Parts: sequence; C-alpha cells; structure tokens
Amino acid sequence: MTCVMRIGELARRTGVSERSLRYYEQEGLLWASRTPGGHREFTEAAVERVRRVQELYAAGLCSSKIAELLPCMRDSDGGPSRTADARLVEELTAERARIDGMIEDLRRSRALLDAVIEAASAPGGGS
Amino acid sequence: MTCVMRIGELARRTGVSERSLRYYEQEGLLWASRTPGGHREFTEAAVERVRRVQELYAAGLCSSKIAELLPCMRDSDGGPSRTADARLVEELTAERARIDGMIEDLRRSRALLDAVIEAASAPGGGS
DNA sequence: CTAGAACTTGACACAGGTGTCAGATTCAAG
DNA sequence: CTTGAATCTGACACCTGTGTCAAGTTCTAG
Repeated sequence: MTCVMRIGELARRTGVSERSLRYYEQEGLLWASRTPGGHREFTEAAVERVRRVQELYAAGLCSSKIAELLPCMRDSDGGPSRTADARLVEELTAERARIDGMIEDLRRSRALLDAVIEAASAPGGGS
Repeated sequence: MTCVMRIGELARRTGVSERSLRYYEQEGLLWASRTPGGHREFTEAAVERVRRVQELYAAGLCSSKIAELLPCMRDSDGGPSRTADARLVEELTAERARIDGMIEDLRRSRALLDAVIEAASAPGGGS
C-alpha cells in the first residue's frame, strides 16, 4: 500500500495539478511533511482532503473559509474534529444559505436551458 | 408608466451596477437605443432580461454562451424566440449536465456544512 | 442661459484559483 | 558518481465580471 506519496502521485490520483496542490498547502488547506531535501510527503488522507477542498471551492467558498472549516470535519486527517465556535457557525450558516440560493438559481437556469433545448427538439418548434 | 428608461433607473430597478449594464450591452446581452446625444434608452423588457442574465451568470455560463442563448428564449424582448441549432443544442446540453453536476456538488457541500453546524450546536459535541 | 445631475467612453485594478516558465535542487536508478 | 526524472521556489499572466476614477458631454430643472 501507498502510505506516503509525493506531489506527483497525489496530483495524478486526484486529478488536481501540482500547482494547485502547492497552493492548497500554502493556503493551509493541506499539510505535508518534508523529506530532508524539502520534498513534500503526503499521507493517504490527503487524497480525500483534496477532493473535499475541490468540492468546497466549487461551492464558492474561499480558501480562508475552507481553512477554518476543514479542522471541524470528520475524516479530514484523522485528527479529532474540532468544534466550530459561535462566529464560525454563524459564517457557515450564512454560507449554507448562500449555497441554498445558488442551488435555487441553478435550478432556474437549468429549467431555462431545458426549455430551449426542448423547443429545438420539439416537432412544431422551428422553421 | 415607464416605457423607456435610462441606465440609472435600470440599475436601480435591477440592483445591477451601471458598469455591469454597460458591460452587458457591450457583450451583446442587452440592447439599448440611443438618444440623439448618445445616452442609452432601455425598454421595460430590459429589466426581465437583466435578471435572466444574472441568473445565467450565476449558473456559470459565460457571456458568449448567454448571448447565444438569449435569443432562443421566450419573453426575452418580445421578439419571436429563435430556435437553437444543433450545435447550440449540443453545447447547451453539455452546460445542463455541468449544472446538474454543480447542483450535486453543492448538495454535498451543503451537507458538509450542515454536519459541522449541527455538531457545534449538538449537546454532546464540543468541549 | 446656467448649474448640477446624469450619462458617456476609456482605462486601470482587483479577486483568486490556476497555467506556465525558469533555474536550482533532490531523488532514485544504474 | 552520473544521469534523468521529479520536485523545489518564485514570478508573471490569464480569465472575466465588476469597482472605480477621470475628463468630457448631455440632459433637465430653474
């Protein structure tokens, strides 16, 4: 089994560029020990973690929010998940509301696309 | 009634900045006639249109896609909605799939936030 | 006519995650 | 040791919708 891996393998396994992985580490979203020579060494848990980070990025959270959020999650790196304090809970609640709004909006846009696509495929639609 | 309006009013009524409205026009998402002096004049339909554009932007479509899409929609500006050609339908179908994936991802992220928020509010959770 | 509000164009900057390049260093295999 | 692949750091650029500033023009009320 692969207990430890370097950035190339992590990139390959997650589909995320090395550049991005270094950025994640810089932003505190990812932790890597170093070889004596300075090369990063990631644990198996990093794979899961990177996926989560990508998910949260896609949900519109910025690096700093994700950085606060991650340690409060289970399975992030096996550590005991911290509990969010009041301020963070408030912020996360706001984010959640934003996400809900986003989903709502996406549904509308999806319906819109649907209508156009259907109109184009419908028999009586076009020319 | 307000049959025609200038950019300031449209901005006020849609909550979109004048800057953005000018950009929309530049990108072909919005059409405005001009006064002899060169000031833009928008019709009532522009309000609805701007809202749609915002929606689609939020759904991650870029200007050019929106520009192609708009004329194929009902109520866009009262004109007879054009029918999307095969290429556009294909692109829109891809966008729709992307949006579906996005919604799925948002749901996951939402659940994640939910768990953290709940853990912080739960009695046995923290310190 | 005049003053001031509203509008015009053009340009520059930002956010923020990512691509990419350059030059130096490390690692692993022979 | 040598060599080539992998990694390191740092810097610059991009995208794209939006904010903002500047200087000039138009509109409208008095």
